[in-house]
Amino acid sequence: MASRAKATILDIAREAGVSKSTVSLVLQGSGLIRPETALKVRKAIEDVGYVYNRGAANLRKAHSNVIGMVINDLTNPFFAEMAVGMERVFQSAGVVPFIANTAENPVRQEEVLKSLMEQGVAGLIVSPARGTTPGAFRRIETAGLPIVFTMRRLPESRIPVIAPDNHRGARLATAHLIGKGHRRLAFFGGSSDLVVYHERLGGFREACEALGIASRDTLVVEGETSRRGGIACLETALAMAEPPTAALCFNDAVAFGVMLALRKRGLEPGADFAVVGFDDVVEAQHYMPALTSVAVDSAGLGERAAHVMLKMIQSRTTRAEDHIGAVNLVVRDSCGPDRRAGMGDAA
Amino acid sequence: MASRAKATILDIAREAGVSKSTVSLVLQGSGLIRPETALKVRKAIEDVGYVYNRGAANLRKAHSNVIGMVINDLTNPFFAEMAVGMERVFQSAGVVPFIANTAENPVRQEEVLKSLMEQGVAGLIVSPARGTTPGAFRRIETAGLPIVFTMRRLPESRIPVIAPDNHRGARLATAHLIGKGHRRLAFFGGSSDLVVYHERLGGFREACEALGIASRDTLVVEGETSRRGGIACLETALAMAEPPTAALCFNDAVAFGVMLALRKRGLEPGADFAVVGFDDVVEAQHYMPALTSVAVDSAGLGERAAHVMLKMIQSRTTRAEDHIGAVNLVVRDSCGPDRRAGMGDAA
DNA sequence: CCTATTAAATGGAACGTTCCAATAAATCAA
DNA sequence: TTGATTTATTGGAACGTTCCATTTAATAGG
Repeated sequence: MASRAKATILDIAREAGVSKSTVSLVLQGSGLIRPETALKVRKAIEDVGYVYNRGAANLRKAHSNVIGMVINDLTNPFFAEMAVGMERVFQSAGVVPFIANTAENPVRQEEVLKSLMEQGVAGLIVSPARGTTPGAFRRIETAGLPIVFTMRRLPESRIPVIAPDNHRGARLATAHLIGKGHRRLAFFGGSSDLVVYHERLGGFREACEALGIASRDTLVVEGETSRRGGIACLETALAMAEPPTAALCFNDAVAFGVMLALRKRGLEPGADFAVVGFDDVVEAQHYMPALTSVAVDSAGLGERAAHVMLKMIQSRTTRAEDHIGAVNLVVRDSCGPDRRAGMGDAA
Repeated sequence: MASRAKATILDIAREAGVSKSTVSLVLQGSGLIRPETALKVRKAIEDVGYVYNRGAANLRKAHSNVIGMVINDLTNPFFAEMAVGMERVFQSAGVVPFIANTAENPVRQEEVLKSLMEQGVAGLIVSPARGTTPGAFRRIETAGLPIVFTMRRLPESRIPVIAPDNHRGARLATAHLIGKGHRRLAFFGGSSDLVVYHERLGGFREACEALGIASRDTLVVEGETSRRGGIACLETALAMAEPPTAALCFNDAVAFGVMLALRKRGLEPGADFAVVGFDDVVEAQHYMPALTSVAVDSAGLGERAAHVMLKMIQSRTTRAEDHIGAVNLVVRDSCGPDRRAGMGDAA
């Protein structure tokens, strides 16, 4: 059934008693070959255990059917959710996405991008690693390969971005906290080398300003975007002379860390200290207490990014509009009852 | 800087005033070329914006440096952790892993495997989707491509498997519950079309038998391996005449669901009903209450799988030993205090 | 029956690399 | 100086496809 050396279309041709061109045509589902011939060929393909060599084909055809998906942190469930959204649309377009993880490491990212390009992908969807240098994508751009960024953008780049409305989300969340009666607010986690950070922090600041919170009553603590980072942020904040009573966290992971640290201190999240997260990962609703968070529709963003990519490939362009996804605040228990009256607003 | 059509080694050769062979040699880092020539070539490579065409190269070379990693559920943090372990060892071996998600869908799995093979991967690490037919990997095997299974095995297959000691883990956990004084035990989640399920259930049964729990005092409820499945399992169990007082769950996701459902019923996990999970994902220790779970060292298993794969590729064989990873029970709060005395054992 | 048209199948060149065998240049032994 | 050896470089064939131009076979029109 399986000859040692791998079979090629010539082997199939010999087996089926036709020419290699005919086999090639069958492989591409051309309508030019007689159905009976096609059948004979297909049988031969099965018999010799043929596997198509896309590398050889691409040598002539140029366009492959794989697109690369480069993700900065696979362990963040947020990205997994986004990936699932993308896969849904790619699948129905006959495109196969290959995922590669950079683990937030620009060097690794470089390697991964190189490998993907060498492999001849048709396009790249990237959530850039922190600390990516501005020139990191120059090569890919000049090669004319379509790229779209998701979630994160690079400072000066002209590459299209698919991301949630970070500014608005942060503003909403902050206003909600202020509406609950909090007067000393903190922004926890993230670091200023991320554009997203500035967007979210900007929304936070804007809401404070608009609603009459003096900037000396706000506290900004940078930190890792992980549970650990959240724990550290809370420690820092509580060590202050007049600590905040509520915090907007850079993302849900940070928020989980903050809640953990509160508990460890004997404080109850929600009652003693309000916390709200960002991203609304699935865990958020299952936590104790359930986490109030800014929902960004990760799967939807993934789908959108995939669509944009398909369109770019199809129209062989390297330009596309940015897409800023709608966000909405999902109010749960982690920001507690009103400080004055009762009743929480629904999302 | 970038000519429109993509540059080939011939363009480089022309630019540098050498032959294509020389360029090829430089590309491979051969020591045969004079350093100054190499430098000149490298400059030309930069100038023309060259990107290596691995497809063309593989046409002659046979072995590529990418291996495919096929995962049944990317949203399960467990697999992400495993993936990270693999990446660590592959990176230092100069191998790039491409990850593809099958979303537990055998048809999708088929497509993904096909695509990966066509792409000319050097090997495949697979956690098979539920419902994978026994013959699904025949093609790949006869093609002589190395495969290793992780976590799951197929009923009759000779493909090497890297997995935790499910039987022992379940036995340990069950014995722990019995040691705490529980007499009516349940096994929650999973379904019998998974080999893992039988292994874990087997361990559960063996412990019960060995420690004098009659099988009429045990309850087995199949269900989805997710939070939702866990919720359903608990509902079913509590509807019984003499409900169990403790449960071993198929995995942590199920356990989280069970704890959630307990809370919803006004029962306190740990105090009113003991639950232990399986896998020990990072969330386990952060839950309220913290989840007792069987730690399987996912990253370690990933590393192991990667090592086995590298060895198979290197020795061009398609056979390898199975590896059963050590497990250990991490006791936390979700299985409560002893029903008789106090004091929990440390992990 | 011959020619024009359509349908089906085919040979050969090209794609971008690697690698072998061959050449050219430099160095060494005598 | 000559031949042998080493060091650098090179042309050409091969890898497995696709696609164009061509051939062959079948069908239709008159």
